Amino acid sequence: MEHLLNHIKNYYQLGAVAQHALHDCFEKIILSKNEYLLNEGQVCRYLYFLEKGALRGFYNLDGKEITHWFGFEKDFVTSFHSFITREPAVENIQLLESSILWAISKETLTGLLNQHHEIEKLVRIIYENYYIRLEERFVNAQFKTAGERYDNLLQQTPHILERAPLGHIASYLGISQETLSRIRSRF
Amino acid sequence: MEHLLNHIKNYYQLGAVAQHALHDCFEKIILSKNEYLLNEGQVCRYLYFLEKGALRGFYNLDGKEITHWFGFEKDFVTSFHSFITREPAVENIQLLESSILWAISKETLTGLLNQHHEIEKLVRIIYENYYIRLEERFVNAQFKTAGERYDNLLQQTPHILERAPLGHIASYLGISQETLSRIRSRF
DNA sequence: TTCGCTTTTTGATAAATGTCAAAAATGCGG
DNA sequence: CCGCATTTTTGACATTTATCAAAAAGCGAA
Repeated sequence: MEHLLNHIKNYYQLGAVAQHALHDCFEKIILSKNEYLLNEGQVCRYLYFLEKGALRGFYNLDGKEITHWFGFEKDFVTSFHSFITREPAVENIQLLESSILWAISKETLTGLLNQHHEIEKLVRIIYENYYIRLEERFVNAQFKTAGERYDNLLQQTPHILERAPLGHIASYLGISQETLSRIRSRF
Repeated sequence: MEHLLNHIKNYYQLGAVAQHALHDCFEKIILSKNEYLLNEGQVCRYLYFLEKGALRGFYNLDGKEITHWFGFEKDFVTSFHSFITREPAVENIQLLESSILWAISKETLTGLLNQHHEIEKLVRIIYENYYIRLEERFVNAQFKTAGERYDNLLQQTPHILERAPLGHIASYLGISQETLSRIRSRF
């Protein structure tokens, strides 16, 4: 829990009251490798903070698993579309490693947002940051070659390479596993 | 201005006080076709609401213009990364049609966000919506073929086809203009 | 250590898309 | 209505990436 409270200071420094309120609303969850945090078709009712571990979001397309994001330490994770709209998720969230997470339900979060302007502000600022991250990924996906995307990964998030199998990383980069393997050997 | 106030009701219904505050903080701007709202290298200090007209965001890559988004009636537009971080923008924003916009500066908006929890909530909710839109575009960009992306455009935002030249649309879809032309003739 | 399973690499080929050049179509200003 | 500039299409070819199949490498459990 200290990890979470400490991390959000990077976005916005809450006062003591809001901080305590937040503290009381998260529940600790421990899951082991390969377990699922969410299955497609379910509504994702929780927002999670990943204290320790790793996971991935993926969906099925023509019988193949498409990993479209990873989560690591200090990431907030959820099936965002489902969490916001309360519609069934199209994706699965699966643990890549045994992990420690903190969960807050949509209803509880909504309550906090209504009661504490500061928490509303915090979340607004976090959204800004996540939006910018997604914009970068979008531009990469649309306008860079496979090799450039891999180089980018090497530079910006090299830890992914050490913690996820190549098959997952390939679809994360939007390329086939064979192509990724060839890019890595650079011939 | 009524357009703006009316539009935001779709996200969150402000009380009278917050609504008046918001009303007083936007400034009307009229620009004609081909003018620039922003040039790359400038810090984008304003958030705009597009009441009437059309525009595009584009940047230069190897001497080519890459249009990566369009704005139309009822869209909020800005160079988001620059607006949030106050760093120089890498993109240009150019009018595709003569347009009516309403502008609010970063400083003024920050003041509104601090003074009115309701406006903070409104903006948080708008961000959620725009985030989900971007997620959809990202998944399209990364995991769909050129033809599928075009079909998607036809279904979801066909107005773009009538209001932007094909060259812009091609880069918006992440394909060359020639390929787009061939997709349209479906051979 | 060895077996069996999973992951990664390699090879051959096919499909999708890009590039360059030029022709055709479009549309605006006079 | 014409002429010119811009936009769109077409053609030939190159490049990138995907696909399918199989071999090699890695790795955990007995």
